[in-house]
Amino acid sequence: MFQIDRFGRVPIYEQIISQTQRLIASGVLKEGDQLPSVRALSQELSVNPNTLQKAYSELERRGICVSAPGNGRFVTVEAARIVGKGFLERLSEIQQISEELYAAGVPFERVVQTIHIAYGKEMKG
Amino acid sequence: MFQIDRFGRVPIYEQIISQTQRLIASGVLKEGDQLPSVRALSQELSVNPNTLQKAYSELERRGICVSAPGNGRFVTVEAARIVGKGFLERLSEIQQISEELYAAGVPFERVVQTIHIAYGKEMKG
DNA sequence: TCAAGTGTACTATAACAGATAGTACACTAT
DNA sequence: ATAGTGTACTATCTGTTATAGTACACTTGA
Repeated sequence: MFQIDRFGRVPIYEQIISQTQRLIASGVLKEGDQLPSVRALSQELSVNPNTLQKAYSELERRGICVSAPGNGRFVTVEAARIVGKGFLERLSEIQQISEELYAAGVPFERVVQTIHIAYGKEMKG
Repeated sequence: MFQIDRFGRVPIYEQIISQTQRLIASGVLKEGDQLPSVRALSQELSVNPNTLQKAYSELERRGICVSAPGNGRFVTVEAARIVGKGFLERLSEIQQISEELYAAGVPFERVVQTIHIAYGKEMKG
């Protein structure tokens, strides 16, 4: 369910956060679903439980999941809505990169083509 | 000429690297231009000379600039070509983010609009 | 010639974030 | 009761980044 990159610059706990959010955004995880326990996931990923606790605490702080001590940790009702709001930040990332490509002389159509591919559409021509 | 963010995750020396490349990609720095000396730039930015040396060494390793000991450090002839090749990586970044936005239900047109803005074009409608 | 400015090399240290190890306790379902 | 949850805490290890300080070689130009 989760895939960890131990060599990149992004810390493990942030990878857990963003991957969880992505699973919710894409509908794989829905409201009421139980998240893997810190102990189980720590074994599966060979990661320290504290690291996962850190990730889950942050997700909880954001209102994306809630803990039921002794029971488990579950996706909230508002999770999808909250995660959805993050798209504005990602759009600004795209804008920033596009500005650099523009400055470097990469044609407009070349960038749009990339979006087409991501959205699984065919290019005309 | 350079702008340093001391709080982000990206180390200073990498900021110098990418900003130098951006200046070359956008044509501000051209073949034969002299780069600021490690000492001068270290004063201007309040950064340790070693940090800048590290950045410049990497730029040199990439063939983007060359050092003339006792004289200075200059942009190479191939710099623009080498830097230009980096656009493929940035396009794949855009593609990756777009795939997430697609999964999250953000409409295609919304992403393309962002590219329009970056390229300084007006949206039809 | 010599001073000033360039690049280069090296060691040592400080500072910080990330991750781990280990332990302990409270809660809940069965 | 037992096993599985979450939670809290301290201590430690590690790697990266950045700094400090010093020394040396080279080139330019007054």
